[in-house]
Amino acid sequence: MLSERQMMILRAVVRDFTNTGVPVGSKALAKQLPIHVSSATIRNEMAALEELGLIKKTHSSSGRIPSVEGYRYYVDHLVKPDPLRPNDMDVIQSSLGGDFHKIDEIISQSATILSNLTSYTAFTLKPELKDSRLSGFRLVPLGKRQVMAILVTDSGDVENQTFDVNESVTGDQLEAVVRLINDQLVGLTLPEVVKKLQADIPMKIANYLQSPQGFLDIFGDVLTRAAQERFYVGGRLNLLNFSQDSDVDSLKSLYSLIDKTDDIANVLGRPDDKISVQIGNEMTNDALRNFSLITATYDVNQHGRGMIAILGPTRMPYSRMLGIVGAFREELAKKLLDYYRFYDE
Amino acid sequence: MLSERQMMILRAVVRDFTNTGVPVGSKALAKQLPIHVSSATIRNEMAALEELGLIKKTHSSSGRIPSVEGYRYYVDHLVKPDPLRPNDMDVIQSSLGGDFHKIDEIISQSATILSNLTSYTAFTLKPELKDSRLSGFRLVPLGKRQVMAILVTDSGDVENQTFDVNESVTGDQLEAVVRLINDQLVGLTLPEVVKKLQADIPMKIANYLQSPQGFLDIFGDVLTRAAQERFYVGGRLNLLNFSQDSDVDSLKSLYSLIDKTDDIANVLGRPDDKISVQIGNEMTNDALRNFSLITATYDVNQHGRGMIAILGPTRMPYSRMLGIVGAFREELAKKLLDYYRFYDE
DNA sequence: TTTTAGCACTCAAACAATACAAGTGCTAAG
DNA sequence: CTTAGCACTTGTATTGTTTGAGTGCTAAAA
Repeated sequence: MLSERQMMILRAVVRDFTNTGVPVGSKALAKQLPIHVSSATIRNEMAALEELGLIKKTHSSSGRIPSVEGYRYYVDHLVKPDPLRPNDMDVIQSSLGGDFHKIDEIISQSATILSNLTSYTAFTLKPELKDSRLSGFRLVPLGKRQVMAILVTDSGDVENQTFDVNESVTGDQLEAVVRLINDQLVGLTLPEVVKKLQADIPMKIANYLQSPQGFLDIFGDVLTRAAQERFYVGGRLNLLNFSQDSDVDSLKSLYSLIDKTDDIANVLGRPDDKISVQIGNEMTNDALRNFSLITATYDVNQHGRGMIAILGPTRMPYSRMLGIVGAFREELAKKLLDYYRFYDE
Repeated sequence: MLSERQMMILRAVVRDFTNTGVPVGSKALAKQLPIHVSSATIRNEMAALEELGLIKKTHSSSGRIPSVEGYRYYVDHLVKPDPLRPNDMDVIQSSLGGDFHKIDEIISQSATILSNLTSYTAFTLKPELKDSRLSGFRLVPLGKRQVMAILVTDSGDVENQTFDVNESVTGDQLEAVVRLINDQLVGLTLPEVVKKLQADIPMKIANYLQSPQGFLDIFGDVLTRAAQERFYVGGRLNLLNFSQDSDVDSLKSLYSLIDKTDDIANVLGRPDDKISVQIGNEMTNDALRNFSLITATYDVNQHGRGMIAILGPTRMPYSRMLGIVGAFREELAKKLLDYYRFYDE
């Protein structure tokens, strides 16, 4: 259990260090703190905090910087989200103010806004209806040899893909295939569809197409794309700002990470009401060692819940970031509710 | 006009420097060259080459490196494309060997292959039928409130977009709009379509929809996407390898550049039979100062011509790269001809 | 018991001095 | 025209020095 004064010092160390990036020493603290004590006293307290593992030195005679545990304590007990700057609120409202014709535009735009506000990298995920089901499948002939496959789920996700077919395939055959899919698979959850697709569907399709494999590839492809949650990413390039000592390899693995849907889903975790902060190596992924991730859900009632997140250096101004994330999730939820209200009835 | 010996020296300087990255001095050259002359002689020749602006020193007593003009001379007169390594040919053939269901897959895969072979960044552009025309437009209702707009051009490009509509819009209205578009716009070139879209179409559509703006936005959006050439990019991350002194700003502008279709189209230029090399500041764009770009067209007869390109450091092994690009464009053309042959009749 | 002044000590960063290696241009002789 | 020889230039690496910020510890003051 920390004393009041220790808390005050820890808070000041984190604040100072996240602002300046320079290890903070006892004298600077003594000058800055509201209480009047000498630097020697501060030193004693800092030694105690170091003993507890909350702060550490970069070398034997340097000032202190927070350890991961120190950030953790700060985030859990000491920080208070900053109120949003008026200007930031203007940015949010004007960027979300326009007319949108699809959910995805709003969500994708949100990632951009968040990255602009923070100058970090932002992720957004649209509201998810869990266990979404296949609600429709179409094959639309587009020309002599092109066909578009469209798959719709009951959560409103649409995936499509065009492909070329041999002219020997007739419209009747295509229709038969569509009918088969719709009869057999509509209403099932996507994992169930995948299962059936590996089991009895191929044989049935073989009745209508000589070489069903090509078609099955396409359908499977569209299906897996639909089954994946898709994150939007904003401010990718901002990661470059924090590549300390220009370590190309870790940058590369970082970028590979954020472009792999599965991996990033893993890191972000599941929706959960709180705003949560993961710091440095609290995330198992090694590429994220020097980063922190703030995730939050937003709630659009019966339309489900989505997520937003920002990824920045461990040394980020948490109070400001928490303020931004907190405010943004509310604005986004409002916007989406407006949107649904307009299109739903 | 250079003497034989000067050419030999220039060639050796470029070879050596592109291999090692170290400025090359007279002694090293004397040892390496097939003729037997002393380093002093080489020095005299190098002084002459420097006088001509083909090579330069990094500081007053350093070895020489090629200037942009030196690379230019080398590329124009001295280089001979390396024959492809057997292993590289295997990579190409196996990567292009699979079954593809659309042109874009082949082209996109090509960018990946090229970037793997070279460990640089690669661009590919599919064969273009110039002046492509609008050949069809569809609106496909997907559910209660979702509609997909699909636009097809006679060059086989397909663009689509889903959007949400208010339920007050009826299927009849949509059909009327589709008929209008197809009657008035099909057969025109895309620029003509754009023009008409700004002129008389909005009024006509207003007969069927109360608020045509939303629809016009969507259509316009899909249209401009279709009108743009779309490049595929492979090996984006490889750019990180050449960010000398980790200059974050120039990296950022580089990445912004390659993600802007218009800009990159500008840099790559127009199709042209030769394999062409642009070196360093021969490209007007400042972000490319330390890069070279090798572009080539490939030709698929009546199906038009496309482009491939690789972007790497000015200091790249040109002979090997020219070999790869030359071989790859042939393999790609073959693959595409096969593809068209299969799907065309 | 807590706080504080004082002091010796540590370390990174900046700077200067030095030596070294690689390379150059120039001159004079072959 | 070529070459050996030599004085000269410059980047790099190494080493030592100084400076300043910061620390821990001790002993006295509160």
